Amino acid sequence: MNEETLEESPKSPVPGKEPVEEDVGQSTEKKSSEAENTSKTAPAQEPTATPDSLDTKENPSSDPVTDTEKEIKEEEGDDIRVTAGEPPIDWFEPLEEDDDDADSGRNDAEEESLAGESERSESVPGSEKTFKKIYQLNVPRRKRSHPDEGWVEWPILGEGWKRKEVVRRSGSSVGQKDVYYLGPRGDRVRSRVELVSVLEGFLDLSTFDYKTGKFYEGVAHPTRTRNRAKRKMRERSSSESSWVDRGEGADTPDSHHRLTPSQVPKNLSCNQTSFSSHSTMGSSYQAPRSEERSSEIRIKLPPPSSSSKPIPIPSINGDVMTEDNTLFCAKCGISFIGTWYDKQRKRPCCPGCWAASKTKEHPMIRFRKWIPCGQCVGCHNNINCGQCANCKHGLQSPESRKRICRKRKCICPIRKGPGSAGYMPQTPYSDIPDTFDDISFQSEVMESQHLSLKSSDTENFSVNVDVDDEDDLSTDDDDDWHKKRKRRSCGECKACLCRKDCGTCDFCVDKPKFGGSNKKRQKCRLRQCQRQAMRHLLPFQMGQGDYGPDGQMLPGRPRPHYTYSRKSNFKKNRASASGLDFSDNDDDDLPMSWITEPASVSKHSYELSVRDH
DNA sequence: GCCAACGTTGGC
DNA sequence: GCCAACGTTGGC
Repeated sequence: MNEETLEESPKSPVPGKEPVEEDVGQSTEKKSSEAENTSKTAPAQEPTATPDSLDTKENPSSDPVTDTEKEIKEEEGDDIRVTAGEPPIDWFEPLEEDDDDADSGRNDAEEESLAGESERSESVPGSEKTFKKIYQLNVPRRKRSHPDEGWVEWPILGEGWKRKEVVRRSGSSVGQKDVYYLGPRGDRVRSRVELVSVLEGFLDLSTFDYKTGKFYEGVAHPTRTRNRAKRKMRERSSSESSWVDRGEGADTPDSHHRLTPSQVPKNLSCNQTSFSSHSTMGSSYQAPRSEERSSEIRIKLPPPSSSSKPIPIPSINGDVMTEDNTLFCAKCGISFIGTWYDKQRKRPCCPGCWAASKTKEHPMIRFRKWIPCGQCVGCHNNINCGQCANCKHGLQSPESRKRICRKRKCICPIRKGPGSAGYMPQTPYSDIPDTFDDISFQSEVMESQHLSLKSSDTENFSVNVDVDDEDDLSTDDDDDWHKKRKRRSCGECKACLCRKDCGTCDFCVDKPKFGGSNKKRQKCRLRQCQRQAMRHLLPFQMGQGDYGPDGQMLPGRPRPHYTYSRKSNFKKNRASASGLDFSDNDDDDLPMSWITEPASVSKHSYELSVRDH
């Protein structure tokens, strides 16, 4: 039936030919009334939606049909009741109906709030519950609830094109407007680049303004440049080392809300900021990297006061500081030197409050001291490799802080503090053996990974932030991987190291670059970390349990149990047992379901699979 | 419990 | 700003 309907689309009037506003308005209103009728007359129709039908609906190619369908319905009148033997129109339209129901009568100016509504249903906690309950009366499934909501015909790009604006309702970029386009063949476009690729050969978009959806008249499209220097700052500030002075990247959106940009002078001398900051931080905080001290362009962030003249402030180590690199903690009010900001990087936050807030707000992030275990390969290695970055750095800059050779670095340090046993760092990328066949090393690392990641539940899966006691135990790599979202990748296995998508797995096929609709948004299956990726994301155990046919535990993490809305017994038990205690003790009651052995057999076969690919 | 979907975020 | 993909959710 769907196919039949689909086949009709080419013969049908092309929506794009209609006057845009009129078309949108008509179809919207019509659908609205349809929604009412449908919901009133045949409420039980919705559950008849089958995955197949949904797929068909999801199929990009069905979008034009939707419009066609609307027009047909318009011709037929408002009675949309479904009769036996006819295509269940409900399955086709329910969400659009719902969406449009909500959308009914709205004009373009209201697109934003409309889009916001759909987002709010997901991202605003608290009141959203009520909202959802009401909303769900008409929206049976999220996946059908709003993907097609808010689209406006956009004939400027050609017949059948639609455009949608979405305003972000949460996150650091709240208020930002995103623009999407939907092609007549269902191409969902999220960026100008995608749009260009889709319309390549059909339309010259050199003068097209993606945001406004209009073409310039003889005005060159503004060119963009990337600011690579941003990286360091962002990584630091967004993760553990937010106290590190900001580089050129300070002109990010975040920094704009932070402090008046015009007041942000650059080029503070390295000494001034870095060393005083260091001393101010005290030994319990992660020390800045020497490279950062010496090479980064630092920004003096002005204090909240409007004082224009820097006031000398003695720092702990006796250096004379000026007020212009002194901040006042937005939480406790104390002044401090450096550039610590709160989690959102909007307000100054002293190191103490910063650490405290991290403990409160990021219970999964634990600060531990790093103590070599004395037993692992790294600890037993007494010879500097001379090849790693740390060795090279030491050779190049012997005067600067020395770092231990990466090959000598403990890969399974003991952590100070409660519940520290068994926690290990992940090994930096550069510590990975050059060949994937270095099984002994791999196994050791893998075992350590399994120990460190011994959780079957994402909620129990903590990110360990190691606080070095000794300078020579830290490396840039430690920072690097902490900064990244590493919960799903070890960064070491073949899959992690693979940078090329296979282009054939379902996740690849879903990618816009492979012509997909970007619904799954997952990394290529063959690039999913064999150790830490969710098991269901891995290539060959889709749909399987924890163990393979040989009884070996399969690689990858089991699916986590998110229990925000549906509390599992496990979660309840944990919650009741530990209360709101975010202490490290929860290490002890972590399920061991995926520790066991490194699953060498499965691992090996997995590696073979990846390699073969 | 599994899965598809997608909001969100980090890196570039 | 764009893109990749992570983390979480709702629906089944």
